[in-house]
Amino acid sequence: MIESLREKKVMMIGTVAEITGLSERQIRYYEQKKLISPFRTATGNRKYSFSDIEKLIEIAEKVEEGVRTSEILEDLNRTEKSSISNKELIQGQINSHFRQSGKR
Amino acid sequence: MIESLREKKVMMIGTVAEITGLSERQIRYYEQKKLISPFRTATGNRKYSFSDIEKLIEIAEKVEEGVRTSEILEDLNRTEKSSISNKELIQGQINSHFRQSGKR
DNA sequence: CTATAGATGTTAGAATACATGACATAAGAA
DNA sequence: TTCTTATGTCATGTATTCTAACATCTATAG
Repeated sequence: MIESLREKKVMMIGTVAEITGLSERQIRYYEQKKLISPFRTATGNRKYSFSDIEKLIEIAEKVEEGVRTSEILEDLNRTEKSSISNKELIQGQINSHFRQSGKR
Repeated sequence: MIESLREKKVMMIGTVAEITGLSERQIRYYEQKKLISPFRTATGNRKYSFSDIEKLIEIAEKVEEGVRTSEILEDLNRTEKSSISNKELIQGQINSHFRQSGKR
C-alpha cells in the first residue's frame, strides 16, 4: 500500500537522533555540509527517511574514524548513482528555500 | 541495517494525519476505541509505524462504509493472529500508563 | 418525534519539540 | 600559534502535540 518505505520522509529530527544516537546538532551540521537532504515541511521542519538514517549511521562511522565531512561528501558523490530523477530535482528546488543559511 | 521498517514506530501524529488523510482527532479517537496502539514517548507523544498507517487506512475505508468502530474492533480481533509476542505485551504495559483516560 | 449514542469538529491552555543564530571550545591542520 | 572543523550549549521564537471540554450531526432506539 505504501511506496518505498525506505525512501519516504516521515521522521522528525528528534526521532532520528534517538535512532542513530547522534545529537540533533550533529544531524543539522551534516546537512549543512550537504551530506544529507531532509525534506522540509511548509513550516520549516525536517523530515527524514529510513534511508537517511542508514546514511547517517554510515556517516557517523566515518566521522568516528576521523574522516572529515568534506571527504565523506566526496565519497558519497563518488558512490552515488549520478542519475538524479526528475522528482528529486524538483524536491531539491523546493528544499533549497529552507536550506541552511537560507531566507525565512 | 534497520529491523522491520514496517513495524518501527517513528512517525508523529501530524505526519500520520497527512499520509492517511484522517484528522488527528479521528486518529486519537480510533486509539481510544482500541483500534490502534501507537507507542508513547516518555513525554506522552504518540509514535506510529507504517503498519499502523496501513491499519488506519483500512479502518477509514470501513468507517466510510458506515461500519461502527466497535464492529471494526471485533473484525480486527477476529482477524489478528491471537498470539501476542512478549515484546508487544511489555510495550502494552508501558503504553498503558498513557492510554486514553489515563493519568498525566 | 424525542432521547441517546457514535463520530468528529473546534477551542483553550499547557507542555514539548523544533528552528535559527550566536557564542564557546577541544582537537587537529596549517 | 593561528585557523578550521566538529560539536556543545543557550536564547528566543514558532510549531506541534496533548488533554479536556463543549458543540454538532447522524443514526438508531423507544
